[in-house]
Amino acid sequence: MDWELNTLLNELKQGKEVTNQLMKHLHPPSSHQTRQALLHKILCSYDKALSILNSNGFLVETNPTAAAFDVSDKKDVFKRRKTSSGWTEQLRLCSAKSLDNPLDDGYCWRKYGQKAILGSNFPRGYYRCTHRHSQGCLAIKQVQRSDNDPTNFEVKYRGRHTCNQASHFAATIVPVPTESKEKGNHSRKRPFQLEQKQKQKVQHVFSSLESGLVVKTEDLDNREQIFPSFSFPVESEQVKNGLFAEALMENDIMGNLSPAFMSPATSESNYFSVSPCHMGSFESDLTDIMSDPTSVTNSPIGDLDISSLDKLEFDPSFPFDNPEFFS
DNA sequence: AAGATTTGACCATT
DNA sequence: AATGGTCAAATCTT
Repeated sequence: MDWELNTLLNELKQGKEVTNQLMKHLHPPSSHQTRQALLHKILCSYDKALSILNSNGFLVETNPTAAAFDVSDKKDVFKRRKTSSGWTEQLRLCSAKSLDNPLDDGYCWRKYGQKAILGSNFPRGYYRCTHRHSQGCLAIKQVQRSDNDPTNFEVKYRGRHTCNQASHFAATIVPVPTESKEKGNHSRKRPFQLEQKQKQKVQHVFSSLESGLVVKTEDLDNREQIFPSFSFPVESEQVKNGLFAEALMENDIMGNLSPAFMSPATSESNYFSVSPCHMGSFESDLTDIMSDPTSVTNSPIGDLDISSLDKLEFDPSFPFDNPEFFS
């Protein structure tokens, strides 16, 4: 627990520090290699920090490749709260337009049900971790399109991933989405070879996007808006047309990217995938602490805004040892 | 053929 | 009885 917090803070601090160094190198501009090395270092730090958050239940989403270009639109919202059952629950609003798809958060989910919900225009989808049986992972999530804004999805997460999805994230290439399978077209060319599951996933993303762009917005309850997530929207049409130029270019610029940055989940969904080495490694209640309104600011940690990182400080007086915060 | 999704049935809770 | 969550057979996709 302490170790995780320290690591998290250290990584964030280091990210900030290295970014400052980079800033100096930009005035006047230094060698390309130097900048590249610094960028890589920054990204690794954020990678680790975010992985820690992820491993504790935060599905911190981002599109690292787009981050450098657009950090303005932070539509997506995370809220975490405790359920009466004591389960941790993550509530998330996300915009379909931001390519941030509720069906794709970097994890592999398997749909096991769908139910019409009273008073809701859209059915609620029930998903559980694909590795439920193979690895006994009990993580589940519910996805429901917002009534008021069908471009938004409300996603509830329950349970933590105890599975190791490392293999899922590893050794994949930036995918190019294919046609929606729900539309019955499966014959699009794919410039890149994708793993089977990835192809399905990509299709899913875009089928949802297509079907998602129908009505308009709602906000759940702002009171508990705790953790605005990373959101680096990419025009869905762009992506659908396979225009990954920016992403590819960015990858090129970055050169040596961390595994997470190479993950398909990242590039196709704006999610910051979890580093394999951290998957399911932590069983602390960091996320619960983080989700408590008293323990975290509303600063979006995901916009890579250095100044906002300053606000991401744990309250030193926060009663981490107080059992009541974990009950 | 294997794995994922769909969807009506079933179950638990209120 | 109504509602939400899960199961599981049928179906679909690859």
